[in-house]
Amino acid sequence: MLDLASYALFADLRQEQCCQLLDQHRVLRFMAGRPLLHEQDDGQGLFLFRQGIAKVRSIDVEGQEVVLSLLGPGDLCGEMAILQGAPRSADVICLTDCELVLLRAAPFQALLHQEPRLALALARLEARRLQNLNRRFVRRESSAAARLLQVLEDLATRTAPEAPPTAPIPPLPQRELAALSGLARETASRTLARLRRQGLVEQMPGGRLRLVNREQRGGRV
Amino acid sequence: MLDLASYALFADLRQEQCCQLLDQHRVLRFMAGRPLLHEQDDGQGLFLFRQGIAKVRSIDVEGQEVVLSLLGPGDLCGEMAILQGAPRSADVICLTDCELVLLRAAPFQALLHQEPRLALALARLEARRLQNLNRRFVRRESSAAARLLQVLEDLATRTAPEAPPTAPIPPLPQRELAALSGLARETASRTLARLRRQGLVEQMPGGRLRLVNREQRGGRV
DNA sequence: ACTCGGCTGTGATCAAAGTCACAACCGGTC
DNA sequence: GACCGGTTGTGACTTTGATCACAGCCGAGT
Repeated sequence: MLDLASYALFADLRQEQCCQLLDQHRVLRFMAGRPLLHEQDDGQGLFLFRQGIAKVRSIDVEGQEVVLSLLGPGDLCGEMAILQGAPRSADVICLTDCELVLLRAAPFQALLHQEPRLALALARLEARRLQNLNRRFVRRESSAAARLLQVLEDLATRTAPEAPPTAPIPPLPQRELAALSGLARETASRTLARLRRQGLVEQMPGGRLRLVNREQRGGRV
Repeated sequence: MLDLASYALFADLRQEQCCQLLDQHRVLRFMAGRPLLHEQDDGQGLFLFRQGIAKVRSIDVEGQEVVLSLLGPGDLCGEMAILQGAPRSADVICLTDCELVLLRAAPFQALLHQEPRLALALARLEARRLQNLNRRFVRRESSAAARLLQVLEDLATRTAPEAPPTAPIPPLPQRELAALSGLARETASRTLARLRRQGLVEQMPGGRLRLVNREQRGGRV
């Protein structure tokens, strides 16, 4: 039996309610680069991440990709569409190979209406996302280096929620790192080179990057 | 008796539940420039806007103000602290004179736990905020002009939710407009001048600004 | 009427990052 | 091994908006 307990959203539910949610669930696998949800898509369902990381992104008026957030094990997505009955507001694209569980919308919706603890947990989840985005918004103003470091830290903690932010990061092309931090590819390359020279980031075998926690980096840069 | 029906959050509640919420409520007035909530503040309560607009802002590492969102009639704030039991995550500062209703946290919290419709409405509210911020995030990348126009439109609709985005905007100093759009004051001034020359914005008596809807502006910058 | 403080407009300069261009490289595959 | 596409590093130049500086203005207070 699949285990929902590792998802904060379902922590307060009784065993039997979890079963209800798991009715007709499916386990899905996507390869890196695959879109998980499409903007405009109106298929509904709740996606629970078990493995891998993905980006939530939208396309701006000039056709540029803007990355809104990252998702990793323990996260979920698709709840917005269910909540609002509206079509998707953004795309979700896998950055690495992903494994996730798809719950059907109907039982989730039903349970939302009869179990305040679930609805409340969902409200808390959304609030937390909002705060994360707020923080991101604040950092957005700062230098290329700060933005890149922020992204690397985010990648590390999303990949392994319990590990320290110095955990190694899955190998992503610079193009992707640049998109995640909202920089030009060349800028990301140069900045990364500088961070390596400064010893803030190190290259691991297989091209993996790792943040170096030199004296907690003192909030520098 | 105060009327909660104009707040989407409470639309599904029964009369008697509203009364419960209104127990010991207070009506507060703040002058433009006054802080409504302080970051770190841990006093709790739910603030409902009746009049005026305010900005939600945070201060970044370099001491720069970053404006996260605007609040106006029909909006509310303070729900994050109640939801998470955490201290405030941002400041809220009045841009114009404001009138609002302060509900006590306790009855709200109690009702959240027993009325799924309320908890669900709150989740929806947070989701909507998230989407708004997402949109903001996307625009953030664009030019000074686009950002400023965005802010003006936002101000217009927050001031008068039902009015078109071409409604006149309360007179704010350029310093404020600049902060709202994340620009330097001088850049805001120059950009505004250009927009006026292009006929996209017009000056009304009393220094009020108004967006001009020339052929829906065709999404133009 | 005078002054003083905050607001506004605008020029000059500067810095950061975007853009363009290209060379080197790496990992497949034929 | 030769070729190819996608990736990486880096130099040269451009663009945008921030910063500095200052002058004119308006309104409040004395």
